[in-house]
Amino acid sequence: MRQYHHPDRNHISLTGVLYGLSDPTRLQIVKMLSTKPEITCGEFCLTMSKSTQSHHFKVLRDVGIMYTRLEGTQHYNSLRREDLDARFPNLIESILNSCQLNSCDSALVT
Amino acid sequence: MRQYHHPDRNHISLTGVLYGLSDPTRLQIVKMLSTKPEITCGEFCLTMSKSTQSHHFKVLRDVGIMYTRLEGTQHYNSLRREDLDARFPNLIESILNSCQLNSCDSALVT
DNA sequence: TCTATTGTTCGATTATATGCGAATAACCAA
DNA sequence: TTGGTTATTCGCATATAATCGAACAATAGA
Repeated sequence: MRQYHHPDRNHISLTGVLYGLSDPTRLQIVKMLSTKPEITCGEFCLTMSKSTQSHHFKVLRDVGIMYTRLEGTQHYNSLRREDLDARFPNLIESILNSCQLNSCDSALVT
Repeated sequence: MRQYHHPDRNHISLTGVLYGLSDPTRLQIVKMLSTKPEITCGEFCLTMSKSTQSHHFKVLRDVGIMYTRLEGTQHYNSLRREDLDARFPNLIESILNSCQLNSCDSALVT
């Protein structure tokens, strides 16, 4: 069984989270994650290669933004909303709001 | 007279701002900027070389976070709080709050 | 005009990041 | 056990970022 490293809540850093969200593709992923409890990797329908998508998923996991649960061949991803809100109150909310207001890049999905 | 490029409010991007703040040094600079109306480059008392400091100042100007006003040999820097708040409501506030809560890197200043 | 101060820009180096195709791993179903 | 699905990891190429010392520019003051 494959295992992922998800950092403990206390080890999520502000600069790490900001870095994670500073890439348009990753911001788009997080935006989608905020609309549903869980999304599998394939359901994001991103336009780039699979390996590049995996790279971005890994970054989001490593900085503590995303949690990935394994079930069969599918990987269910979720936003670590509670952990992020506990550590950085209102941060994710304000970013998602700004994202909505200014319409994020939609050329990244099919 | 030297001139800087400060992007128009409408051209400040969310990913650009997040990128600007994803570096510990730049986050520290912005944290300081939030405490005073203006700060000259030297007053930040950063531990790295002058050229590296200038690089970070340039990044902060380019992404629209910082405004630099020239007066004599001094450069007065300020946080573009109004522009940022207008474009991304509560974003800067929540970042600065998180920064306070989790004590940002203080090895960056003397 | 000479010199000190303030801060930037240049050129180079080193380190990170992004991106892809190919190979791999885990699982399921026939 | 064979093949299909889902997603990651590896190896590599290219692009971007961080850092420094040295040179430069603008100004202020003696």
